Amino acid sequence: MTFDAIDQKLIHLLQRDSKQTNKELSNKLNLSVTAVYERIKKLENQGVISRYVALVNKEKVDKSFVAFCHIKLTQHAQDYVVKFEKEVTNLQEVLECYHISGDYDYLLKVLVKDMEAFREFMVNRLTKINHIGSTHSMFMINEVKHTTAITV
Amino acid sequence: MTFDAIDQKLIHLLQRDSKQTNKELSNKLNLSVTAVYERIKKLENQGVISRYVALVNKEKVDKSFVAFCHIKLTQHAQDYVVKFEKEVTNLQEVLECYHISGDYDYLLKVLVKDMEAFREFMVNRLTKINHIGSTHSMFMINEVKHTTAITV
DNA sequence: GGTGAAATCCTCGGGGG
DNA sequence: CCCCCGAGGATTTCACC
Repeated sequence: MTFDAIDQKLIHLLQRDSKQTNKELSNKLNLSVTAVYERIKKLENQGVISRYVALVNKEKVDKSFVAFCHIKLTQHAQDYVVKFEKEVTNLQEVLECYHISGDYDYLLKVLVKDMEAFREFMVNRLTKINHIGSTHSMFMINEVKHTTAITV
Repeated sequence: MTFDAIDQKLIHLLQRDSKQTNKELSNKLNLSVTAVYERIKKLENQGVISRYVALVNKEKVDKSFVAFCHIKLTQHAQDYVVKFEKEVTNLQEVLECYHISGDYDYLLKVLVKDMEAFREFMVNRLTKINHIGSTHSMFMINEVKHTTAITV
């Protein structure tokens, strides 16, 4: 899959603001509205653009506490791993979960209201999942950068 | 700031698919198109919905390697910190950067093509920044969960 | 890749509970 | 305050060049 300079710029623009009209995009790209339309449809059909979403300001919905949890499983049999991953996926507080290399098996990004809510999450939700060996949590002090945009 | 059941469902829907028409949303919410329109505008004006973006499939743009880098600074004087944060923000490979508690100062999420590109990034880009003491990298083996949607 | 037109949608004034 | 209707103007979408 290959992208010319126009596609790259189009992807760049849509990753920053997907609400622009094709007309606005056509001006920025020096193309006709239809050409923009067809390029976007192509990117969507190719799966390059997977979806369009609204981003919510977490502070405005009273979710200001971010924690990163390292997790090590006690056992690594296939069915334990599958079960753990399924249950973690079902936790709404867990925004991201990665199987990673290193001393721990998983890295989770957890979003809750405050420290008290995090304590509650750890005690009543996360550690209710079986086969969790050890955990190690770090708290976010400040979000320096957070983008969903990939440079192509 | 408070959200009724309709707002919550609306936020939920827009975080999953922001390309739905107000008509589609009005059906799902049992409201008129205008009511949906006004609720969305209110959420935008309040800053609850901060923006609309297109999400790109990283594999499709040949960026399949994700690494998490812990970084410790050698010094923590205000101007060193500010400078580090500024330079890290300017690195396109760094999608996320958090100032965190614990043994390290920062946690970075880095996206590149492959291990070789990551090595290149570490040697020629990241460690070119001054005042970096130690780093510790973990590689993503599998992305179990990754959502931009917050439950309100 | 462009043009033009139909279908659809966004947007807002006006009005009701 | 929140909702609905209706209409004008903008936008998306597609057949055709």
